Amino acid sequence: MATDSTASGPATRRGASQADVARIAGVSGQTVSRVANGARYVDAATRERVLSAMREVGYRPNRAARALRSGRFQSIGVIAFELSSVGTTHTLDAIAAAATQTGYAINLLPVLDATQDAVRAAFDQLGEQTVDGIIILVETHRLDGVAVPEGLPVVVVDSSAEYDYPIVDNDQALGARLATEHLLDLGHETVWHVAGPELSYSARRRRTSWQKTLEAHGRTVPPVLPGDWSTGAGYEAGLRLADNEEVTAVFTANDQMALGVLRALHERGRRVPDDVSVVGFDDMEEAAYFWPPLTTVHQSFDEVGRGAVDALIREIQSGEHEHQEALVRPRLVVRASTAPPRGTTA
Amino acid sequence: MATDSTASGPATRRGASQADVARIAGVSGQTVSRVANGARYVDAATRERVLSAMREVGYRPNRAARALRSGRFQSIGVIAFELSSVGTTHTLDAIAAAATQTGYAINLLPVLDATQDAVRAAFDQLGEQTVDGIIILVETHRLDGVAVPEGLPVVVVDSSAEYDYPIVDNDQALGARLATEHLLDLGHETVWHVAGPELSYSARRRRTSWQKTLEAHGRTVPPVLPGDWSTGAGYEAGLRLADNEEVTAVFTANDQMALGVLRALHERGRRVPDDVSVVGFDDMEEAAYFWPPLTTVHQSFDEVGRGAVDALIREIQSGEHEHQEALVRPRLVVRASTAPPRGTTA
DNA sequence: TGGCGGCCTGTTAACGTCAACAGGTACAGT
DNA sequence: ACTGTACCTGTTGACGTTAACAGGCCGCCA
Repeated sequence: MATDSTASGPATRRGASQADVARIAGVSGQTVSRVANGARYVDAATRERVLSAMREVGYRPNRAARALRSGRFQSIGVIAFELSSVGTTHTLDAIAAAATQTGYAINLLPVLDATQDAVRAAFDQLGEQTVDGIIILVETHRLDGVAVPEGLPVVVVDSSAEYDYPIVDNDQALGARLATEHLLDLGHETVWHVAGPELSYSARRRRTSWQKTLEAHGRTVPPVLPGDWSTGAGYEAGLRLADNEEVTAVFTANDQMALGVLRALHERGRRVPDDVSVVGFDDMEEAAYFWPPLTTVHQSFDEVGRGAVDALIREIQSGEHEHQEALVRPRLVVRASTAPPRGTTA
Repeated sequence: MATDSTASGPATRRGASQADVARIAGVSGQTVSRVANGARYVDAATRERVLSAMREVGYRPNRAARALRSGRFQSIGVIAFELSSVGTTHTLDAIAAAATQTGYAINLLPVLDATQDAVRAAFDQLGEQTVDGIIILVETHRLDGVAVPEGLPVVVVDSSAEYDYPIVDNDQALGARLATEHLLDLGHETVWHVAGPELSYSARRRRTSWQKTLEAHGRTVPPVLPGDWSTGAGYEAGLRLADNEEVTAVFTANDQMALGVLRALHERGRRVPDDVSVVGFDDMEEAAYFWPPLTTVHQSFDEVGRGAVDALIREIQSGEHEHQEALVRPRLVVRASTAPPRGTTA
């Protein structure tokens, strides 16, 4: 920041301004503005003249000036942590696409570490003064206690019921139920579960839904194997499962951990799906090429991303604070990692 | 855009302005500006007064106004396509981190489809008027013919020599050489290659480097198996390799395709690494848990991201157009998917 | 002693846009 | 003929910031 400008003046090549267009079209700047913003009450001929002048000089409204004047930025902030996770990435992709199509820019606010200070800093630095609204792509437990600027529209992508913002997410509970019931339907006595991190709401939802499904079917609920989304954690859990002869069916809270489970089972000589069936969650691109191809729960991150943008823009434009939950239905993709337990005639 | 605003006026709650701070501190607005921008020649006592006034009212400079006045945005545009690919994601993550730490915001400009019109549209909509410089994360062949606004600093993350911009990237050629030589060192006669898409520069570099390495060692160069980065393509290639008894060593242009190759080899009953050795490229998180754990080339996307941001900011601040290539050295990570060919005493 | 350069601060005028207001004209309804 | 309403356009000023300039003070050197 300690730049004592050698570069002087508003040096940057500036494009044509409203005034330039106005001069060429022989109208006032205000009329150019009206055309640019599609206001009512502009004579068709005038509009044509203005448009052609715009084209002539390659006019594009100056976003900074517009923002300064109107307080609107046509920009959405996305707070994200760990871009590298499968879900976050795909959702961000969809958000970016949807926003762009609606004429909004995307401002990425990365949260460098998980501390709340970091989140606050992200806000402080760019938040309020730059965006019209915010999509929170961070698991919300990380945000506990962080004040989102009052009055700024916010949409959360995380199925936590504990926030007063609109929520868009995949229906974690439904997904977990589909996975669990699939295994039960195949004839397995019960289903073991490798869970996501304790603090993650989505992990929690998957776990409780798995548990409830088992209970609803009158099955015993085996102890949960803890995990943290990582392939390594899946591997650890897999080793423990492999050594337990009773285990015939496993539901893993995401695909990456499922990969670890598969590897552990291979290592221990337990065949999939002959000895053990495995179901994942996410349907990442590679899942179809795991060994064996993974039966998993497909989440439509696209829909979630688009939904989040839509909800946010609605709120920005209406100025009204909604609090609704939009859950996107996942679907089960059956591949080769699941089968009836041994000694069953399917 | 055809919003005829029911929402009226600069409604948005605005924070404290420079003028507010100035009033409290008993100085002129200009002095506040000087403090905010770390200019020289501010008396220590005055600076302290201003800073405390800033804290008192929670002042944060209005970025829009600053941009309007100075033509600088403190913001970097990142043009990206296919966020979901391993490399792009990690690099974007690193870019975002580096930019944030330097006080720059990140403007994501997603390219929805691969057409050049889409890229142009991304620019037109938000590009020039919003950012001080651009990092191109798209494989540049997609950009052929698209005019990047003259005078806007640009850094390309793609090892193509055909552009006149600074380039930061992993050293693809070195990586491919490491992979190939590793297999030769193990005693394999030659190495087969599953390539990335024809149009991708990085894929091309990996391929030619593989070829040159073989030639340098006086080995025959087997025909290239075409691929497109996807696990599916790797699987197809893997099936063909599996049927060829001569194949004992494969270098795959990325890990995802390597996964497909592994699966094909398993299916055909060819054991890895006993019958066939496989090396990947990327070192994605899951690679260590493939079956068997994948020997691969580790790329430091972190370093690339940080390097790109540094180079861009240098150019923004100096105003000078550099054209240098910064290559980050990858390293080989040896795991369990490679071994000496059968009938060798290693 | 005068002059010069380094330090510190304030005043002024824009940057490009749009909301608010202030006209207008044209036409329908009374 | 008068009023009201829909349509169309222009003028003014302000959003919050900083570049350019102007001016002051102080100490040092010739």
